[in-house]
Amino acid sequence: MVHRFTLTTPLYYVNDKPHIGSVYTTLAADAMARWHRLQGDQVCLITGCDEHGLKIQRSAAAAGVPTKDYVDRMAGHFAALWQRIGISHDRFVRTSTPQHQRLVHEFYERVRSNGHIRLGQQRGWYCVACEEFKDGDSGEDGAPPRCDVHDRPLEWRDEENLFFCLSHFQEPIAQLVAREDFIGPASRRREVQRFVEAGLRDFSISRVDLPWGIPVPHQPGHTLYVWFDALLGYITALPDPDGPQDLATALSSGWPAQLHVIGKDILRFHAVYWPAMLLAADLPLPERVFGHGFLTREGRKMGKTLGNTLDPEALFAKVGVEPVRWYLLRDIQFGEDGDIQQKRFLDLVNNDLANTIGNLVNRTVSMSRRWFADCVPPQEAQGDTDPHPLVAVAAATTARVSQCFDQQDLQGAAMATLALAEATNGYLSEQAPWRAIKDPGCKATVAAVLYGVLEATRLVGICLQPLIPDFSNRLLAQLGCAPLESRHGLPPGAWEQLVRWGGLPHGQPLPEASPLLARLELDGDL
RNA sequence: GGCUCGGUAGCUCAGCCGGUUAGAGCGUGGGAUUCAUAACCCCAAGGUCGGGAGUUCAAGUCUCCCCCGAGCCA
Repeated sequence: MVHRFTLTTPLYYVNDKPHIGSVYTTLAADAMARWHRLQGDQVCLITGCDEHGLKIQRSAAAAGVPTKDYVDRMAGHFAALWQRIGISHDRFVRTSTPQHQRLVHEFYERVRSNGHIRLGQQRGWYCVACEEFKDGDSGEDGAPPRCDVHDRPLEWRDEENLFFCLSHFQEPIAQLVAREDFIGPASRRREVQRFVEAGLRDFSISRVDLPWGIPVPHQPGHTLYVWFDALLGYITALPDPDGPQDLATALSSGWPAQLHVIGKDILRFHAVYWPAMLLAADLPLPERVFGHGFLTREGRKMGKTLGNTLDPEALFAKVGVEPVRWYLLRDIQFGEDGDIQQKRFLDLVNNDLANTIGNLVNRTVSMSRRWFADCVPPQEAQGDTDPHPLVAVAAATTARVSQCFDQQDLQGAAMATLALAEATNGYLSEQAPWRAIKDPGCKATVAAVLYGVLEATRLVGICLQPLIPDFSNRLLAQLGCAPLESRHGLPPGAWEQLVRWGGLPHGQPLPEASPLLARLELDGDL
């Protein structure tokens, strides 16, 4: 039976162009999507843009363009970047579309008719950047307090808002967040639990005087506020773009999601508010929410004020996609914060990709070609066929890789794969086929040694596929193997076949060896 | 202020329910080798496991207090 696997990135706020954080989330989600496609799951990777709100309206005004044009342009930046770096998303959803508005209305009506929406008064200091009310006191001189997050003056608001009755869901949400598997990584679960234990309070879901947003049905002048708009994008994204766009269709097209991949800053909204909203609409809940950590650079927080941001466009132009993918996914424990260090970036990419793996492929292919007529060594019909020493290592590796991917442990998967390459290099220098081959009587032994090394290398390439797909396919091509389709997917059971020892055909022609990845050298900064 | 998560070799981190000389990768130093992208392989140095007190035959590993960093809620 075919498993569905729906996973999402956040819908990125198009206030500005994509930053490295969005890239990180998206790369990680892409790797997971590719993993599941290789397992034969019917994957739907959703990404997209959240395009409403006062902040965007103001950014557009500041840029002197109509809001719609502005969000079109920004959404275009995201779509273009994902295209450029080979993100394998199945849907790109935008919250400013008519389909989305219709679905939001349908959802809202369900929640309202279930009695979970009420009218209330919201007054207090408001941060436009956070789009949230704050608890600050005004200063003695009457100056407005400043937002701690954005360090900008708050605005006084006193307005009628609609509220979502989060308080109705105290019990079910408490149980949900207490579950072992709902919130990842485990280190962040307790924080959410405590938040819930403190008592859930209704939250405001509408704003007045906000033309750039989805109007609340039967509530003139009210616009829906971020969460009751943006989160629904995950559902809007689901239906086939050419088919009907109603809630029922959407829900039968891959809901509930198996995994929401998000940054830790919005964990609460995804682990508490969102499930409550779904309960309020009698809809099934996502299976898991994973909040990854933030990136710093050379030990410092990145920010415009510090002037140390990493521009993704420039970064990719400078070093290419694969080094970035590898570095971020292999060096940062997915879930924890991670520090981007230039020296380490170069060391790891060169050591892992160019030296350990790239050179392994290169030397192995060279030897086979040289001594076995440009082919994978033939099957040696020797009586006692002891299992190749690398068989056990390889089996343990693929099992481990599988386990890691299933737990969103991308780093673990990368390290296990790398360890197989290292073991293979070690085995090679132990056997020293370049010495053995000088004795004509040893040719059969050399054939067996090299076959095992080539086969282990093939498995390295396969395991690498979700993490660095192009590199993986180039590796496989060096062995004369077909590329792996992690964008379109494999049939169920295909993976097990692929990783079975002996999959590399004896006598298969090997193309001339050429480096998989040139060592990186960098003069300036990343 | 309450809470959460961290503080282990120069750097990034593993160390499950407490138990032989505290581990890995990178970096550094040395050796070996030539199939290979001056790559690979082997070896070594180096750590009072943030500080203090306690529990225990035995504590990075449990308890308490303190210090530092990141974050959540007020």
